[in-house]
Amino acid sequence: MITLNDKTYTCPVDVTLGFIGGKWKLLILFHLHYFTKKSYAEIRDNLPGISEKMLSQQLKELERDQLIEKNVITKKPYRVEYYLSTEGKSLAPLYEFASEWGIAYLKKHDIDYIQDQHLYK
Amino acid sequence: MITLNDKTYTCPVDVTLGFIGGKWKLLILFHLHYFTKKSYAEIRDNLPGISEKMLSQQLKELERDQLIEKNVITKKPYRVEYYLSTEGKSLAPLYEFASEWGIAYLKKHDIDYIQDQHLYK
DNA sequence: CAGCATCCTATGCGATACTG
DNA sequence: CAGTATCGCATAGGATGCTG
Repeated sequence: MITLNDKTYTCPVDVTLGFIGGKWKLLILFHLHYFTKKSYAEIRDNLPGISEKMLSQQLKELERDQLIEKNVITKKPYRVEYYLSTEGKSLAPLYEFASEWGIAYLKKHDIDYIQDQHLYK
Repeated sequence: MITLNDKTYTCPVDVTLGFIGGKWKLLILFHLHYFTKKSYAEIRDNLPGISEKMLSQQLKELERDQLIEKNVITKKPYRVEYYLSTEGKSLAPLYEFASEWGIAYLKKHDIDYIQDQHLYK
């Protein structure tokens, strides 16, 4: 058993899951990986279906866990940009592979999807 | 948008998450990866904290999604073994990396954990 | 624009007991 | 031994409106 931040994990895989588990975090990390830097609104618009609550919540947790960082560009109007930290970039193999595996799966099963150039390159 | 089994996904990462998302699937896959073949009871005992309901449910879904397969060894007494399918093995980079990243994180932060030889090698 | 507060629902997940 | 059924809770997640 591993104890970390008052939570217990059963193995290292579990620890990693503690950081990127849930419906949105890996998607957010992947998109920041792809676009390098993104405003709040840009992330939101790139993740169809995410609610503002979930987005701000997940961003805050990712920031707390030091996987992403935030710059305040201008105070008025308030503008920010999010980007991956070194720690967040170290997870690149994970979300890159997840993306590639997904693409391969779709191809293998002849499932069409709208190949958005920005999203999937 | 990608439609697959009556569910919609926003990008390939999301598709992959559809197969391995949740609290247990990646752990199950990783353990089967490590131990090659495992009975129901062995998997259960290697995943401290999992309930029988979750285990059987997740195993069924993984089987349905063709990431694992099951052999019935003997009918009486009923004995089975689970193991990764080719498709399940193709996810190896994902759970292997998740494990390595977790280990690296623990080391980096000087967090002790009981290094069970069987579980973590 | 960024992002929190509130309220609400769905469901993931756990505990326990039971069956072939 | 390998599961399934039932129950119930906790929390993940969604919709909407408000604030600096």
